[in-house]
Amino acid sequence: MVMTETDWITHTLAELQQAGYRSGGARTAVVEQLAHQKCCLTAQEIFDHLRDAGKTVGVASVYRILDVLTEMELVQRVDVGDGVSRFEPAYPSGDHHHHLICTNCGGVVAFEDVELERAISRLSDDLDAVIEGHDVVLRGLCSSCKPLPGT
Amino acid sequence: MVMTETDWITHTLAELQQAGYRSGGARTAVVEQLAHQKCCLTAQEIFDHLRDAGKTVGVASVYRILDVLTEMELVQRVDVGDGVSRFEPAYPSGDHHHHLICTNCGGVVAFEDVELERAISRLSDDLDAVIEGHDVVLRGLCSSCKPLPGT
DNA sequence: TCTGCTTTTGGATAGATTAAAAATTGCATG
DNA sequence: CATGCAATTTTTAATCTATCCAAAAGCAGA
Repeated sequence: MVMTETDWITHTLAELQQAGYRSGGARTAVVEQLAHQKCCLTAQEIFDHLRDAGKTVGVASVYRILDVLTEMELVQRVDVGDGVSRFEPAYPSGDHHHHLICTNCGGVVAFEDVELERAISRLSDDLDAVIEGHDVVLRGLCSSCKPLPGT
Repeated sequence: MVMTETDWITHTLAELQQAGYRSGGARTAVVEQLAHQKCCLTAQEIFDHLRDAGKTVGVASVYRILDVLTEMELVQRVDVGDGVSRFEPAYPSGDHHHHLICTNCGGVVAFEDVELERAISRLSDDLDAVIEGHDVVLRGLCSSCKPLPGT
């Protein structure tokens, strides 16, 4: 199933309402902004874009909303390690993925791996814990920055 | 091989020197403080402890030094997600582990898993990348906070 | 030991993020 | 459509972290 930008906005706003949240201007604005630029967005970037678009939304609101969305797994937080968190829409259809941060070019590469997920879910037994979520961040050289074989 | 606190201090300072770093008072003080309290330490905690001990070390130095140590993989940064980074000594003897953050009590549980590591190292092929390091953070309920079976 | 050069350090400073309090707005009800 | 309550938002201030710069300290050679 392919979900369009508009679908994601609708879906996200619906989820929020279902969770008991009211529809506030700031929240809608942030959700729309997130949908427009699928790539990893900084909280600050979202704030700037919104202001350029004429919508006055407090910085704190952006952060708070992103926090709620992350909590509900409607967006995914990508922590590159440069001290700034990035956020991107999370599409529901099992689109669970992680990221590789290139230590050379700073790029972010998304990937998913069944083995990895399996290993993690198996851990809940070993640890005698209830695992609710997980994050995996790899650091290294992406395919572009990787030294050529034989060089 | 078991490495004591003192060993770790010696080892770490040696590594630093070998990497071309000079021996400064601040750096030594931070390393010693880290060794003393093995558990996850906040940068602020380190700073406070040092000042209580009479050593005047600038906050900036603490952060700078922690950054260097993390870069050299002599300490491990533990990001609980509460906005504050914690640091703990990394012992070289394959003591590679990750953390489960309890969403209820906020506790940190360390664990290691061969399957997980294997899955990750396999990924370097699939991704056509050179993986230099990785972090895994699980979020959930630790064994103490986990609801009793049948309740 | 003295000198010169480089690294290290500490304070000030700026940016990112969060928390708390005050003001505003949305929603249900009459 | 007005009203009241509660959620939402903004403002403000605090905290965490990284960077800049001048001063101090370490290291090598004379």
